Amino acid sequence: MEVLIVEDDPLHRSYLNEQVRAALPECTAVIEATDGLEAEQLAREHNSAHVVMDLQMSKRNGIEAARTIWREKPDRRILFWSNYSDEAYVRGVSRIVPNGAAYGYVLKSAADERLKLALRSIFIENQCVIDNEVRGMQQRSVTPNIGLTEAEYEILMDIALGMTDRSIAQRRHLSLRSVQNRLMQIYGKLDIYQVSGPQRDEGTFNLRARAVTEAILRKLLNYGALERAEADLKAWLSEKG
Amino acid sequence: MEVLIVEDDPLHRSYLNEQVRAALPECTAVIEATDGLEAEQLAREHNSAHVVMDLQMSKRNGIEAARTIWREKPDRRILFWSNYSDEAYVRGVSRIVPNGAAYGYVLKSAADERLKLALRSIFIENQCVIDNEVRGMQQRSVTPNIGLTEAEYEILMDIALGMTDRSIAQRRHLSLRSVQNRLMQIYGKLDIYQVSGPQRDEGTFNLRARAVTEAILRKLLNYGALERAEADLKAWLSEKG
DNA sequence: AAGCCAGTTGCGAGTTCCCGCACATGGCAT
DNA sequence: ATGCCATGTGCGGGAACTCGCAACTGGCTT
Repeated sequence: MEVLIVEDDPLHRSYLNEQVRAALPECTAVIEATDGLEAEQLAREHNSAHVVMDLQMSKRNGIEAARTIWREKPDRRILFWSNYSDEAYVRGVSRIVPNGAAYGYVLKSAADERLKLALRSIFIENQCVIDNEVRGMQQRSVTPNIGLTEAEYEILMDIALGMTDRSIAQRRHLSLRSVQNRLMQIYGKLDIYQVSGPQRDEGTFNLRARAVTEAILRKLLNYGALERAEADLKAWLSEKG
Repeated sequence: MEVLIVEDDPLHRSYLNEQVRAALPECTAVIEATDGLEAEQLAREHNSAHVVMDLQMSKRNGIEAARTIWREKPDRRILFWSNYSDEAYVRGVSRIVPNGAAYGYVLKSAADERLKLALRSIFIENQCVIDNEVRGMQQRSVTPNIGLTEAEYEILMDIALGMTDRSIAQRRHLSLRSVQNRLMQIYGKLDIYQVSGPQRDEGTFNLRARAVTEAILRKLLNYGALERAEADLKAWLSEKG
């Protein structure tokens, strides 16, 4: 068995290496990559290797790397090892994991034992392991009237990218009015109205821009998510002509 | 001499501890804090301690912590040790450093030797040490017609927070029209126009929202900066009634 | 079949935003 | 003093945004 470690921080990388070797004595080789791009390359070369990787990396982040790795070989097992349980990450991961694939999500703050256990569960037992904290977040995010639906999340990204209502309508195949309805729902769920409620300052906030900030402050959106969305948008723009 | 280490990642913290002891044999005590809040407390207790800290922390980030530490004792020496050289960080730091205070900014990717040298330069020689990469960024950011002026940066934050032109005008003591002028300059410097230029898609972008995304993608803005700006805004709102 | 509900769409009004044009103000050099 | 340039301001119009009201769809129950 081979394991591919993807992590840009040298200290964390060597720690991971150590833990992998300790937890998986049956492992014959440990390969290391320092960013997502390198990871994609090495994953191609080591076709049967399992992967454990960080989400936040410079050159190509963990989600993008995982997407291409899974696209080429959907049964590969990947353990995500991240600092945070931001909704942006969790949504990002769960929207790319192939049907039936085994994967894991463990926080860096977890104890050594937890990491080792997760490594064995996923790579040996072929079982999903999601950190409690992450699962809790995921649960909350799908609660009706609180969490955003996938459709709403999509629109949220679009306004975060700075698209107009009209271009969003075009991109998502909706009427202008429907886009605006979705926006109002997003504003409601994000409590944008309430902020200007108590005061007499009905006019202090631009709802559209405020929604984006609110989403970022709540970690629904983050740099990586925007980066990905921007790439998708560019692709769509160019194929539209 | 005492040194206060502030760093939330355990691996990095112990590494820092090691490096400090090696670089500064004259150091009598090394104190450790795991977040900004704890740092402020410990800094008060150890009144003569120098500080070396990370910028990105959960409870209170490095910039906020540094701001209160310096407010209480402006001649304290602080070495910032960060993963990134984002413009948001650099601007954040340089706007809080007291006149004439000695400080440093070293990237985590720097070699051990560089870190040790910086520690000695700042804490012993009382000299500023700014990483080359950081200085380069700083240089670019003040170049006219490319970097944003402090005034423009301020307005950029305001629209990122979702304020309307009118409330910005009120907050910054400008006329509505002046705010809009500033916005146009910001759009220009951020190349917002050019994006929609080549295509016939004159109407695909909402300039205001687009400017925020562009700023985030360029790392002019990040989570920490928004968080701080949001706190400032709340303070302003409440004192306005 | 009748009724209900969520999601979609059109219309219209009031507001905000983007920005060209024109004018005032205030350093700063000639 | 004169001219220049950067910045602040007012006016006005076209576009975009927010959103109440109303009608229409398709899927669901009773």
